[in-house]
Amino acid sequence: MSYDFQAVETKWQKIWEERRCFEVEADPAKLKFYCLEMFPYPSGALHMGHVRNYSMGDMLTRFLRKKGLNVLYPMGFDAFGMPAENAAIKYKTKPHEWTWQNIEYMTTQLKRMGYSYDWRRRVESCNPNYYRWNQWLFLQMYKKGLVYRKYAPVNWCEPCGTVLANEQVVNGTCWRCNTPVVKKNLEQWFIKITDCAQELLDNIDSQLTGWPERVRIMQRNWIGRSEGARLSFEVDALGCTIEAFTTRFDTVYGITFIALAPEHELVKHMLEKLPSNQAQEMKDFVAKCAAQSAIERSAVGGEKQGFKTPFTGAHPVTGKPIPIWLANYILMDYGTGAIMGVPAHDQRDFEFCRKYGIEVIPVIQPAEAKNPLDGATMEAAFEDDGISCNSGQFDGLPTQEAIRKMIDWGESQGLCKREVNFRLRDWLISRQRYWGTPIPFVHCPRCGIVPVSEDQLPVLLPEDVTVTDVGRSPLLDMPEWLETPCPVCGGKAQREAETMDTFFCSSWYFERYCSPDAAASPFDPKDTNYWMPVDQYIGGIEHACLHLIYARFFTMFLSDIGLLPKGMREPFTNLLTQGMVIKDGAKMSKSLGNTVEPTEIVEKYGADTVRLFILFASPPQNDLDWSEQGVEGAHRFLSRVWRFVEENLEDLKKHAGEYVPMSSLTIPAQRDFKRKIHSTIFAVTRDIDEEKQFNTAIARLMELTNALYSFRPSEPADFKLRREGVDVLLNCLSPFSPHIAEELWGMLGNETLLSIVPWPVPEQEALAADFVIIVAQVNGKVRAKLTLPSGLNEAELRDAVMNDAQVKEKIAGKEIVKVIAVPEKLVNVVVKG
RNA sequence: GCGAGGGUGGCGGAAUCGGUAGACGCGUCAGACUUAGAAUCUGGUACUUCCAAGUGUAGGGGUUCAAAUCCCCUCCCUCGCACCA
Repeated sequence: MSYDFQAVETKWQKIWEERRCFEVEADPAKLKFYCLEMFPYPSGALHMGHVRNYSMGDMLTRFLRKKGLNVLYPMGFDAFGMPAENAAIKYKTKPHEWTWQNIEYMTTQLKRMGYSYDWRRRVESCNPNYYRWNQWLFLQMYKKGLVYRKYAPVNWCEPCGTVLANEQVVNGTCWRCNTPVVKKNLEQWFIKITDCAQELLDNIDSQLTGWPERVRIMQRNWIGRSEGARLSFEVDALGCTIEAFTTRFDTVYGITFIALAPEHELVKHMLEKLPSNQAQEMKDFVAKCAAQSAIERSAVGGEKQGFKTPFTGAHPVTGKPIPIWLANYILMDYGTGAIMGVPAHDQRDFEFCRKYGIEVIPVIQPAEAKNPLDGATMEAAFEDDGISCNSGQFDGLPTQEAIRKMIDWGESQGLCKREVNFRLRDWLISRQRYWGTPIPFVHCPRCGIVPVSEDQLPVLLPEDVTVTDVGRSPLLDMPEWLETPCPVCGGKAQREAETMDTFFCSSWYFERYCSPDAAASPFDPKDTNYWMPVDQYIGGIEHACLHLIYARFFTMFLSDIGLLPKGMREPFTNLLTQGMVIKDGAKMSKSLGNTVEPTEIVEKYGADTVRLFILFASPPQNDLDWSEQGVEGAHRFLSRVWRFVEENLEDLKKHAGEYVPMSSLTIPAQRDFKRKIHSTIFAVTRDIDEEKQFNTAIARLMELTNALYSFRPSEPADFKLRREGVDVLLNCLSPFSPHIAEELWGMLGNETLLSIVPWPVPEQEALAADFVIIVAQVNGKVRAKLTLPSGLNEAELRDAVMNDAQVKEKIAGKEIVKVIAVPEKLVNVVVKG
């Protein structure tokens, strides 16, 4: 009987399902482990990136289950989003139908891979029983004051026909379609994630120690905390003040201009005060800036453009009038949208001033300067620390001290106020799309924008729609859905037709997995108290500043409103970010046409082979080069395992359970083989559990297989040992390639499923070596290798090596300076002459 | 520019504490089996070299009995951030 992987795999998948092997329940008597993978978008079919992600999770899950943990391992679908709308147009179907078809198909694909999910817990975010809780949670946030509407310049992607959150703008382009985003002034829904900015930052250090350093740094930068002060300039002509934030209050004496973002609200007031020709010029400038793309506006070294207004503001300390400019490099959405311009100590301000001939006044001198800085001749801003000058009573202070003392003084004089600013912005949550969670609000001409009452949830998304034109939500053309009585006054009102960012759905799906059927709340705290937090999360690095920030915010919110325990502030204890799957030097992607379809490769080699290859070819974090030859290698290995068991089946069956302890083995070959078996257990366990280095774990199984083939049994103990070796091999192989392991295990006459057989524990005595190879070095160069009994002390080692013929020859006639002996490892003889 | 992580055979990658560099696999070469092929098996495979020996972990320097590993300098690659005041 040859290795018929198709038959074997379908057989065991059916048995596991029938026997409900992977269904779990919360059980406080058992130690839990929650293994989570980023759930896929149901795009139509699994890709190799999914296969890699889920093969890691399943291997880990199967391993931990065998180690006796109660493991929650669920799967679901992140089912709302744009592609469904595009597909609906292309294939003349409905987003709802297309999505559900894909969900069902991809579920069969996942099952075909043999992943051990508890399928009863499948969650689909487009299912009303899920998204109703999106709406409910949104209302809870609203009640907490975390939801607000704001008219603001927002990121707009034209092809997607919708706004984007800051996190979804990558290098000035849309994260999904790479089109440069433009700014549009719109009134939009926001969630105040900035309320948690400090905690999101603090917890990175205190709680996210199980995350890759890379992701922690990315989040730290994204949140971007800076400490400084806010100061204001009186603008008499307008009867108001301009506020600005600075981290360098020590440079106030160097202010030579004030600059506002072209979108600054004061611009309106200025226009009103200006004669029409001047006003027109200013409007033109503002329009020009608005037309610049985000990339042009925000590129370092990009051309700085300004417009000098006829207004001035009073210097907060000296009272001198300072000219007010509009400048394209001032960002409206950071700080106050206005800055104090200090060209001598800020490179951007410097470039601006040189271009427009504004004065440059140094107020800091480098500590060991030969020639002091001169505002007229300096060629670049001096941004380092130095010694204050031209700063009145603060002259002579080093920068850090100057910052502290000047802010202290400024605060005491009422000139400034300490302030912390974050780069993180509030989360723009609304989307002008159809296929998403309807935002549960109603626009009433009398009562304004009012929430739908909770007992009216869910606000169902109509499923029977025709999407005709990307860019206009069909909801807008459905009066029967749109028109609704106002929840407050009962009068005629209209539903909010915008939907939620799909990242809202993915911010709490892992809690829903804990109680997928909860009907009275998003999840049952009884379940989440047991299962949460997630012990191991696995997914792509691309979510470092998207999903992984939103989900953290949600957890803090859920904890605040008491759905999660007070102390549970972080959802993911350990994070593994897997590398990409590469083929022909580039990431596998449809657009490059270099994809390999999992289904095809599974048909050709089997799921066990694909899983094994994908875990063996590269360490988890690295990119993985797809190689069909590598897949064949993995297949060859599994066939070798199969053949070994099959060819020796009758004999192996005779020795079930007859393990011989190390203590009763005397023949060196037996002792070596026994040691190989147990050191394999030891190393594989450590590689998976501690090192998360699955490729080397597999290498060790290959070594054990090679050892099984070269071990030639002759006497009874040999045969017993061989059976033990096979048992260990199959047991350790089963998390990686579970079907073949299960089949061979059954062929050996076992009744119990290997999937639930405990993971082997190495026999301590079988790990210790009888003999070790001692390297004999002369002056650090290897001259001989001696096989010596294990456990020799330094003196014994030294004697053994010094008496070795080869060593003797090498050191003959030379003066011995020193001999270093490292037990169990080496002896180095240092000689002179 | 700033920040992080890297650079080891033809390739993917091994190498717990500083202690045999190249585990395991791919590829490749030679042989066995075969009418032939496929499959399988055996052996070789860092470089120079007949051997002996020497040289080798991006390059240069240092610490050490001993360095892929620690320190300094240089080069290169990948990733992230990038007018954040």
